[in-house]
Amino acid sequence: MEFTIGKMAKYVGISPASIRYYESIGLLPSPIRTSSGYRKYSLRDLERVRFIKNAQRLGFSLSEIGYFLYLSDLEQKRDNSENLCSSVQKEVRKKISELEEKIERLQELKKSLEAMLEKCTSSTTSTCPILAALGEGSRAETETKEAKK
Amino acid sequence: MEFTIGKMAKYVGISPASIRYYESIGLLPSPIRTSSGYRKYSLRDLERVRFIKNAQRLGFSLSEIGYFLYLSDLEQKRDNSENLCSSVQKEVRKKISELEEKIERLQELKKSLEAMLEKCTSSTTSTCPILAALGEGSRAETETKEAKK
DNA sequence: TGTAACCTTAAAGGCGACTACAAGGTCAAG
DNA sequence: CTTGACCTTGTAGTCGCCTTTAAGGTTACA
Repeated sequence: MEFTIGKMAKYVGISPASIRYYESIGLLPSPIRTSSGYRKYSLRDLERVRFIKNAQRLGFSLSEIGYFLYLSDLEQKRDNSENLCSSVQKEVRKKISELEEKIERLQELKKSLEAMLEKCTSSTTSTCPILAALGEGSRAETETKEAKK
Repeated sequence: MEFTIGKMAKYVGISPASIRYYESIGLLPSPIRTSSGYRKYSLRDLERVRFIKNAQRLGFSLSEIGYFLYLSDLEQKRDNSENLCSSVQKEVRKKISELEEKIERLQELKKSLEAMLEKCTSSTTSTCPILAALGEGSRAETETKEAKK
């Protein structure tokens, strides 16, 4: 089963240009070519691209994905699957805690915005209280410490 | 009370280059200059920059911030503060629902990753189950819809 | 045989929000 | 009067992940 770049792309749901891009940054090996120079991909290649797409959907960057692929390519050669597995786990745990941080931050932002809305609907000031809140500054900084040089 | 660009920057906690950048994209008006060409800022300007920074911390993009500033500049001229306030509220609500979407998405990603970890710690396969899971494909797509253009 | 729909490469563009650099002018202190 | 820390402009570079364009070669089909 062999594919041109266009078919691969369609199967995985990305553009041929993306596939060439993955190749250019080393995520995909240079495939064999037809006599006229067309890239020829195997099912293995298709799966590799699918792997990239899946991992990307899970929030991994291409360089993190590159690390996964590097690890699993290592596995092919010498068998250190124990080591491999723990490296992968470590990476996944790291990503999970990154996600937790992001989630928390976004929840805080949401809370702040909701508080501002609340203020706004319950007020009758002439100026918009949201804009006022946004403008509010740590005005102190202007004259407190920071006598500055 | 007047400031050079460097003092403004220090007070707000950003770089002079950022301030020039804000000016270049129209978020800040061109300030008056000293006889030698130095930018000279007022307290109003300082507050405007502070506004930008605060809004940014709350997750607004510079173009959204530009819209806020446009609205509040309008308020200065003719008084349509009612209209203004509801426009601002609308924007804030939009941002809140964007945040909710993002949060949900990240929580789903987190769940998927946790499920993968779970599988990994409870398995004794030779190949890493996480990598296997990532490689798994919606193989069906290979032949379904997407006649495309 | 014509032509549409592929494929090739290299290079440039785009987003967002800057940062860095070069080459020079100005200002305050010692 | 000299230093060093500011300021000016313009241009280019950064990051991640592509997309677009240009200029051409190949293949499948009617």
